[in-house]
Order: sequence, then structure tokens, then C-alpha cells
Amino acid sequence: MTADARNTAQTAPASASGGVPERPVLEGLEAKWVERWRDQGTYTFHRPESREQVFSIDTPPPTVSGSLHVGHVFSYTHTDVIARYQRMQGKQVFYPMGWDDNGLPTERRVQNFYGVRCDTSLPYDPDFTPPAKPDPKRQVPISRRNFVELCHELTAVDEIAFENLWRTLGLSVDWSQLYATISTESQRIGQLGFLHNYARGEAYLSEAPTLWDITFQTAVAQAELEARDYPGAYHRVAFHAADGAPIYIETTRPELIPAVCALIAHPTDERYQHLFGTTVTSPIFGVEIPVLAHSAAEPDKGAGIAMCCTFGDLTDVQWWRELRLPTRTVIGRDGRLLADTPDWLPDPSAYAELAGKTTFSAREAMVAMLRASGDLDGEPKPTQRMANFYEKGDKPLEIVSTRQWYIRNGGRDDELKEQLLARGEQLAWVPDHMRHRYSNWVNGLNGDWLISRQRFFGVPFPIWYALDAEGEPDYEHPITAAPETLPIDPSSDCPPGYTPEQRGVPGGFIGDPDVMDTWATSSLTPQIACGWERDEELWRLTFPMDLAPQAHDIIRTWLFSRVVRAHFEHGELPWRRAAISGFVVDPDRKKMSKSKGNVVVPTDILDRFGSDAVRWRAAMARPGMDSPFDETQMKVGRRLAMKILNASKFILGFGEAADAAVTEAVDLAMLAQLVEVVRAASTAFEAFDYSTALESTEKFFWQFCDDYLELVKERAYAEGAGADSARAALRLALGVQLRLFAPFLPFVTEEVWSWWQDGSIHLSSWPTESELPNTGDAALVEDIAAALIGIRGAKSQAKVSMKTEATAATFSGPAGVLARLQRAEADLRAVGRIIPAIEWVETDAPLSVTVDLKPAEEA
RNA sequence: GGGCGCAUAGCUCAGUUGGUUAGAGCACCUCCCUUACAAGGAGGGGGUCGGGGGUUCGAGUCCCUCUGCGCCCACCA
Repeated sequence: MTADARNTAQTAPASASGGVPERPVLEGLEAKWVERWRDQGTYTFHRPESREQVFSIDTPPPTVSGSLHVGHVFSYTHTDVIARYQRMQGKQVFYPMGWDDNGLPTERRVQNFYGVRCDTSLPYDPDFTPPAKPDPKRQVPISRRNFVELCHELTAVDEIAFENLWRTLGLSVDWSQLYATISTESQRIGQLGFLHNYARGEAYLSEAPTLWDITFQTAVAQAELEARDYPGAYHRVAFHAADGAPIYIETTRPELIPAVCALIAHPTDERYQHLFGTTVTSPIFGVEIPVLAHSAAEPDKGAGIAMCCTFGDLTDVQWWRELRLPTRTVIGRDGRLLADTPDWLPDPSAYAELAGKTTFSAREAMVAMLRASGDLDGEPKPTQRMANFYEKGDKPLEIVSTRQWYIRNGGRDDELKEQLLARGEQLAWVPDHMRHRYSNWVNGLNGDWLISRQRFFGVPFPIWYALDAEGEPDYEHPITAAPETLPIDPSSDCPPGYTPEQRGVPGGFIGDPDVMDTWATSSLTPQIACGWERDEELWRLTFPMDLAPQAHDIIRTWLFSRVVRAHFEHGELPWRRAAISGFVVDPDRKKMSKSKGNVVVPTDILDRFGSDAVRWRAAMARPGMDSPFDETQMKVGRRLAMKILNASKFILGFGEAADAAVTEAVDLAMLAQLVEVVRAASTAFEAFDYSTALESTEKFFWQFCDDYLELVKERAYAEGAGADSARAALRLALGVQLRLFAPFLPFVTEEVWSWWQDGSIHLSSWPTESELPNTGDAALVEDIAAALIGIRGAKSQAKVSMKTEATAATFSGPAGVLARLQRAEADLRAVGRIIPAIEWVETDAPLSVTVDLKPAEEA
């Protein structure tokens, strides 16, 4: 919002009980009410007696180092709308916010922002100040502790911006329940949860081939993979049988030929039967390679016989494991070929051409050698293949053998997989079909959940390893931290029974150097937020939670991982229901992303259209549905907010008819219809279908303004019982409609409420049918609408003003319709400016209206 | 290749258990500056519901099939 807008708000009458302003405006409402709600603790969670009185929400903690786009705004609005409805239903809404501030995104942002990089070998420098002008090409190496300090510094700044945005958007978060995934408490819960998993055998340490990002130099998990197109080329390369005959394989990665440990074909493949059990020699290096049979080999892929190396892809890993092949590592963790000649290569001279090179350069060198030796058959054939990338990385993943921590997730254990699939079935999904994403993912898991990362800004493992007499770590028997000492940092804290001097010396200990992946921490957000192992009463009141709102892209990560942790820790689901939001896509239905440059910045649209307008647009997107961004839609929301302001001013301007009863048929009919709207909106909300609730409310409101308000305003201006009835009905209807709108448009509804009511509308009760008289004939409203169309249509067709007087009017239609309209005759005459008596003609046809209009020049 | 979703007016979407002439908003056209509202109001034109087949007295609404689009997963020999 602009400074000007705020000033405008100051000039508008603003006292909480201060009556109706002359000219109500939307500008400034956000600033005004954000402040009031903060000061008055409007959304504070107050602990009730029982769990049933609580509605608890597992808010997705946004990555504060990332940028928010309009999709976040929509998705968080969907949650807030539900939260506000539940609050008005009398629930104490437990609605915390979290910041996901640890992990790689933050590290990357700190590196770029300050121009530094973490070097764990450096000592802490308490006087370090970041370079004044960051140079991305020359990042200053700093100690881990210095690096982490900068991470904290920058996230603190980011978090303020995020909080301001959320407040401006009107999220009814209880900010006193704020948590951060790197906070001391989150670290404690993260470590405690991990130790529980470890004690029960659900977490384990294992040395195994791992997907590895060479840029970030860390292992990554299956859930963080992204398959992307990647250019490559098939190289047809000859291995040599004992008799010298060439055996051709095709490979896209010839630089891995020194890492070959077998050639593999399908057991039934006629072409290779004679080779199974024999050995061939590799080109250039002359290493003796067994030819083996395995059913995972696909006869119609490439040459039908594959070179298996350690490790080119996941199939290699499978073969390596199942055929017990030797490990021949040539790619280092930096993505370059190892500097030293591997000991299985008889001739070091050839390898010297590759040593230390990137895979790309090594490939070129290898091709040159193959070409020279005549082992390359034909030219490489370019191809576009899918390769696995770390979702945040830009180089294809390598597979290297490393020691990592895992948590079981059913990927290697069918019984556990079945249990977790059953959890997915047990969960209520909004919309229901999203459950398929979950089961699809769980069924496709091919390994356990890798949770350790070779990074710095995260929750460390509360683990040390004893060093033997030779100084070798004993990975078989990790030393765990005592629960009461958590959180600990094994790089600075000492394991039980050791002294600091013993760190790194034979007979002493070393700390586990890794940190947990961000998802390993955020998989415990229910435990962190609800006070697990911290606040027993809060835990009892809030867990399992009622709602897990999120977008569909993180079902495989965040949603699934929380199910896994709660399944292990508590033997139940962490929440009863998951509400899945769709994405906001660009007008071409493409996902918004920074690289495409089609991201819409939320602060911009909030400034231009106002929070209520943006929220209205968000609420029009049904659960799970992607929705294209369209600015013209924001205008519609803004128009609605403006209309609420003006109509409310108008209604309240008639004054209050103290204790007056609604007696007129027209008024009762309108209220009877409103009863239906209350019913429909409530039913929709109970099914978490906020869009339908909004739709029915809005539809009524526009008709209320266009027809009813026009129809009765003359009467409401007047005096007497008819006027009292109108005024009473108008105020009743306004009060109900404002509350129906309140979850969607919290700012205008609060503003209007403050003109004539005490307290916040957001703490008022959701409207019920019983608070409205329901004796009216709702059909009358429809008949009146038809009659008005008739009158207005005639004037419109005659191209005259609506206030043109009618010198005659005939209403023709069925007796029942006419009888109803006659009960509204005075109002109809007033709105239609019908001077003489109306003529009523009974027919079988639908209602039709004719009016004679006074010629314009006489008017 | 597997899974899920979507295909209804130019655009964005509603269409409840199948039932009278298919709805809304935006856009468009015409009119009205009516004392709540011109970032307004009134009126109007415009779709036969992706194609084909089937069930039924009757289908946008159920079944089969084809086509197109989107998303997720798999696919590095």
C-alpha cells in the first residue's frame, strides 16, 4: 500500500463505534485493521477445556529465502478463509505461522547476498564483516559459524517482510504461535524425533550409492529429484571378446568406461548367450570385464547389452547390488574424474588423459582416444534424454557411494509401505482425488528417505562416533546425545563420557558432520507447533490437527514426510484432513516460475486492488484447481468490496427502527431467501468448499442490492410501519450478509461492522437460520425480479431514464404470481414510478409487463 | 509407458441424486450522469455443452470409445 493510501484512511472517520463515513473508501483499511487486530489480539488462541473446541491448522512454513508469488497468496488465503469460518463457528482456532529458514535456499541466498561461502576448515572470526560489495565470482571463504550467523541475520530480515505481507493480506494467524524451523526449539524437536526414530530402528546409517549434486556437494533424496531434458549422444563403442571380436555397446557416458565392472544383457537374449560367463576387455584400458545376464537389461534398448559402471544410473546400482559387482569409482564428489589412477586399471597412461577433468571434458578426451584406437563405431548420435536433476540444481546428478542417514519410508519394505498407503486412505482429502497423488508416490518409492545433507545451515545430527586406536570412526555404534541435553551441536558439544580434548584424536570421538535436510525438520511441524514434549496441555488440545493445507506440489515431500513421522512416533495421522490448493498459472496455463519471468509479485497486486479484492479472487479458485492469473478478476473483487461499503452506508443511513418487527411481505420474502443462503453457505463451508459458500452469498448480495434495495428504498425513506419493517429487514440482512462475507473480505466487513456494532465481526457468530424470520414466501422475490425486469426492460427499450414516469402498467400472468405481486404493489409502483393504478390480467403464460411511458420531452 | 484431472458462450467458471426454452461474471452492444455506489446502474446479443457410439420416455449430467490440454510419476545402455 502506498503512503498516500494510508493518509486517506486517516481522513476517513475511523472511530470503532464512530458511525457511517460520508464517503467510505477501501484505501487504508488494511493498515487500519491490521493494527487494531494486532493491538486487540483478535486472533489469539485461547486454550479451551477440550479438544473438540479447537480447530488446529498445520500451516505450511514458507521458505523465507525464497520469494512469494501470487500462488502463495491464493493458497494461504484459502486456509485463512477456513480459519475464519471455524472461528466464527465458535472454535478456538490454533493457527500458527512458521518460517522455513534453514537449508539450502537460505545458504544460497546468503552466498549471493553477502558474497561469501562456507569453508568448514576455517576458524571462527568474531570480527568478520561481509564484503561491502559482494562479488559473485570471488566469494569470501568464511567459517561455518560465521556463515551460520549470516544465515540467521538475513532470515531475520526476510521474516519481517513475510510477516508484513501476511498481515496485509489479512491472515488471521496467531502470531504469538510463530515458530522457525531453525529455532532452538525446532532443533530440539528435530533431534529428539530423530533419536526416537533411531532407537526404534526407523532411522539408520548406511554407506550406499547416493544421488549426489556436484554443485552443492550434497546427497539429495528421491523426493527432490526432477527429471529434465538433457542433451546427450549415443556412442557406439567396441569391447573385445577373447577371440578379438568386437562387442558393441552404446553409451551416452563414454567417460565412465574406466568404471565399467560388467557388460550385461538379458538372460534370454539370443545374441549374447555365447558370451555369458566369459570376459571381454574394455577399450583403451584393457580391463577384463565379465559378461553377465540380468533381467533388468532391455534387449531393445541401445545395443541390447549395457555397460555397467559404478555408477552411471540407478540401473547400474541395481546390477551392482544384485550381481555383487566390485565398486569402481571414478567420479569424485566435485563431479570431476579422480586425480589418482584407479588401481584396477593396468595402464595408467590412458587414464592420465582423464584425471581431474569434468565429466564433460573427460568425455571429449575419451571420445578422442576411442576414435584414435578405432573402438568408436561411427559418429556419436545426438539424443535428448531425461536426466535426473536436484530440483534446485542445474547439473545432472551423479551417483556416488557415501555414508548417509536414512529414515524408513516403505521404499524398501512392503509391510511399511502398506501401512503408509493405509494412512493415505484414512486421511480426508479436499479435493478427494488428490489422494491418488499420495498413493502414486508411495507406490513408486524405490528407497528409504535420505535425510542427511552435507551442508551447514540446518539441524545437526545429535550423533558422535568413537575413534579407535588408529583414529578410525566406529560407524557401527554411533554415540547418541541424551534427550535432556538437546539441542546439541556435535561439532562443538561433547558426547557423554568424553572431554573436549578427545575430539579428533585416536581413542576419542568425532561429531557427525552433517545436517538434516529441511524436510526432515519440517516433517515435524505438527510436533513443533503443537508443543510435543514441551507443553502437554497444548499437545492434548491441538493434536492430531484438523487441517493440513498446502499446494499439490509438495504432497510427495512435506505431506508424506509428516505422515511417516507421525505414523512412527504416534501411530496415527498428524491431521484429519488435507486441503490441497491449486496453482496460479499464467494466462497460457503455464506454471509460474522465476526463470520464465512470468511471476506476479503479490505486493504489487495487493497495493493496486486491495487485500479484500485479491482474497476474493483467491476464494473463487476451487480447492485443487489451478487457476490462471487475470487482473480483470481482481477488479471484480474490488467492485464487490466497494459495493459492500456503499450498500452498507446506504442501509445504515435509513436509521434504526428500534424494536420494529418485519411485517411486510416483501421484507419477509427477502429474509426467507436469505435463510436459504445461510444454509447453503454453511453446508458448503462444512465441506471446506469455500468457493460455493462465497458464490451463494455473493449472488444473493447483488440481487439484494439491485432488486430489494431499489424496491424498498422509497418506503424506507418514509415513515410508519412499512418503513420500520423495511429498516429492520435491511439491518437484519446486512448483519447476516456481512458475517457471511467476513471470512472472505475481512477488511471491509470489519470496517462496516465497526460503524454500528461493538467488537470484531471476526469474533462474532456465524449466522444461523434461527436468527432470521422464516415465514416469508421466497417465491415473491423471484416474481419481483421478473416484474422489475419487465418495467426496466420497457424503459431501457424506450431509451429513457429509469425515473421516467409510467402512465399505465399492465401485469399479465398466472393468478398465483399476480397475487404475490399485489402484496408488493406499493413498492413496485414506487420503484417503477407508476402513477395510475396497475392493471392485473390473469393468463396462463409467464409474467409479462407492459407500461406506457410519459414522453421524454414532457418529463 | 503408468496415474490423476480438465474439455460448457470470445475469456474465467457454475451446473447438485439424469427431467421443462443450458447459467454467472468479465468482455461486447444499446441506453441511463436515477440524491448508496460512474472502479456505477438498466437492458441486450452470444454456447446445443470436444468428436463418435450406447443406456433411457428423457443426458451437459451415466457407460464405452476417440481426440486435445494440464499436472504427477517412470524413462539417463
